[in-house]
Amino acid sequence: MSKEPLRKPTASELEILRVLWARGPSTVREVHEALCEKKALGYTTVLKLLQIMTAKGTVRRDEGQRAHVYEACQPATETKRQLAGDVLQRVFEGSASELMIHALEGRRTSRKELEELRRLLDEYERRNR
Amino acid sequence: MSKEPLRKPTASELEILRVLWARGPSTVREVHEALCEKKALGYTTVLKLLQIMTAKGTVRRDEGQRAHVYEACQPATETKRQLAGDVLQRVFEGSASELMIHALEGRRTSRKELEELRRLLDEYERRNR
DNA sequence: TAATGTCAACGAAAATCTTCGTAGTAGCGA
DNA sequence: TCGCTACTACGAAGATTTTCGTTGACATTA
Repeated sequence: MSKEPLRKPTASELEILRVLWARGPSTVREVHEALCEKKALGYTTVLKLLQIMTAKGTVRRDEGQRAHVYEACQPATETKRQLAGDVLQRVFEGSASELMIHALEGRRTSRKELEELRRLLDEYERRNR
Repeated sequence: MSKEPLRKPTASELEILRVLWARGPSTVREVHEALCEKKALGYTTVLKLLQIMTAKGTVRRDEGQRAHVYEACQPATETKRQLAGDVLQRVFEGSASELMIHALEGRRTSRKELEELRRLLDEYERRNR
């Protein structure tokens, strides 16, 4: 049935995933309400999306209750890693520094965030000794 | 004529832009040949894409010669910044550190690249004093 | 129990993307 | 000039995404 283990989520799918990541397992109504805060979107649109995502294996659902409960199949980290890696390859030819330059450019980055970035580098270096 | 000044290039469009960035102004044939090294793709497919991109304002062309010469409208840096910013917002809610973590994860990063990243942070900090 | 509200399933329209085939034209070489 | 080649223009098919309307099942409540 499902062959492709991982496929890049579309823009709409990502929005839904973000709700599921933030809320944990949720019903269509819950996802719909969360998304509506940002932009108008029909209930059945969200339902359909979740059905498609179920078919694709992006989410799984518990049909125990009348209102099915959906949940992301992969942990957020995994999908984020995939998306970051995708952009890294497709746009920046694998160069993390290039990605970084352009991500930082054209936006303020707080001192706090810069410190955090340094900390990350330290940690990464320590880990991959 | 052109309403939207900037729109995110699609996957195929990005591949073409990368060729134009690398080669500079090029004919359809040149772009086609560059792309063919990676994957099979018809000549008219590339032509059509470039025509569409011209209509969208992504590229402009010089029709002076029989073989039109195409060129990206925006500098590579600008488009890259846009794409990095897009992923930053849509996936990582604007957190550069989050983007960083996931970009570095699941891949080797050379010592050299890490140093470069540190250098970038220094430079960024110096610039935005 | 009848009316009302909630929900999933289905289908389908509209938009966008991707890929070419075909046709027609301009230029060049024999 | 005739035919071949290199190009562009056009249109269109197929795939994918995005968005809902409609229908029928089930549940709650008046």
